[in-house]
Amino acid sequence: MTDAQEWRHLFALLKIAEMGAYKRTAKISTEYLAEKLGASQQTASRYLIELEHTGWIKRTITHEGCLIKIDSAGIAELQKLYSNLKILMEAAYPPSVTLEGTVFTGLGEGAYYIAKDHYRKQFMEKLGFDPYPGTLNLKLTSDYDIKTRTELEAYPAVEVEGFRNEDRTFGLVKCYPVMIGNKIRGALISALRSHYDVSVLEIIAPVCLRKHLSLKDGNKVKIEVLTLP
Amino acid sequence: MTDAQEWRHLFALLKIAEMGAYKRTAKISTEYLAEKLGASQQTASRYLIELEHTGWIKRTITHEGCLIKIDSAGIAELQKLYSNLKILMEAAYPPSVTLEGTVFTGLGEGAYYIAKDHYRKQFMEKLGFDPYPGTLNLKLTSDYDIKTRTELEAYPAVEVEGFRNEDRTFGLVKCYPVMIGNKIRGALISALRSHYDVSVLEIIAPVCLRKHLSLKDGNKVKIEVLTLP
DNA sequence: ATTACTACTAAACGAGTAC
DNA sequence: TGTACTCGTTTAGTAGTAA
Repeated sequence: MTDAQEWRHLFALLKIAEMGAYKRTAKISTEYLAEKLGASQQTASRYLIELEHTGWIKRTITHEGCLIKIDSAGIAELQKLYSNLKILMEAAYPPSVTLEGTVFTGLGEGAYYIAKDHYRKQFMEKLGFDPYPGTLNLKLTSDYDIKTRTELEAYPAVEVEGFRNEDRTFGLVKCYPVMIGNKIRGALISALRSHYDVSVLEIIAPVCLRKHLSLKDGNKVKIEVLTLP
Repeated sequence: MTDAQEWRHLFALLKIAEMGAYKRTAKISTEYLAEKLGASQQTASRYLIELEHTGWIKRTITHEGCLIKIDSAGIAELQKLYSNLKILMEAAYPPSVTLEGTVFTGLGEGAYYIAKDHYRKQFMEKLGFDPYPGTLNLKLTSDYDIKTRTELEAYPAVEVEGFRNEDRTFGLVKCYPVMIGNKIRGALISALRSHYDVSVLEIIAPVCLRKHLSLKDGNKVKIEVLTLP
């Protein structure tokens, strides 16, 4: 995690880069940098010393200013910042969405569907895990969570195809990869013709979530829905 | 100029954006933001208040956290940061390069060449100004300036074609748009078969630079070479 | 011209706590 | 649970100045 200390340095580094020290050497006096930074000459001088110390820049002091070049570590920092921003600006959807719901006991139908081989095979192929034969049911309570869940419907999802056997038709199931309680990877599943309403989440995972997270009816659980790349 | 104060806010804004408040509403508690920021809950709270005050975010406080959405002003800030970085990361050459040289009196040949109609027409077309019939000669002194000028040769330039008349051949001239003394736009010209060496710059501009900048031999002049888009 | 030290001032931070 | 206030502490910033 980038801490507060590093922010100022990253800012200074960016300004230095804009002054031409990115991938080449630039002559930058502390006075000039100070002006660009909106700070004093002394502060600019300190920044350069600190940046040199952290290894983000290489510096040669001459009688008429500093020759500065951003070092590979500094370039890496700027690229990290850039790629973080790029993901944000160019992604159609936010990188993840958090929902919170209350555990409740459903009708046990989930287990029935998940156990169907045709579905199960696809879960293994497309989600990468063999689901525990049961779903964790979560009831969304706040308007915020319900609104967010509704927005989720428009997101790209892993689609598990439906099928029919001798008895009936099984519909398409949309799956959204999730992190449950910041620990376990699973999926939010959403059958197009669900018996539940939009305020209910059904979660599957490779393990029994109730046991692994020691959950009982009424407990609150946070799930982080990961959007697809 | 983004000042130091704004910089912290910009980082907080970036973190908030990464938490999902970019182009949608996210539920972010001050505690959670504090963790991502590497700061205390109190500081995170203050940041949110300040960001709301500057109009970068919209905030609704609920009993279980804040609902936060980055406002158009905040989005604009992030986009500005992104485009600055994008220019840096994706440009083959730095946006500008500064050189410093000492004024000296040349042989007056510059005037002779510039006045040639074939060249002059092209200057007007390609550089957008009718050059004063004379060049300002600058002698580079430091190794840094000479090295930089050498690197410049590899940069894309405006090319002014050569020609021949009844008497002789006039060669190709490469022009680099420059700002002279932070005031006047002109061009650094570089004839492929120059009589001068790499430590000499010849500058043209729409006006007589010696007069406009009150320059005399021995004065130091800074020129900023602008790279082409 | 520069850089950068020391001594001081200003501001950001966070612990405690009210709500 | 949450947010956000006060206030003492810590940290960043600047002026003056030496080299």
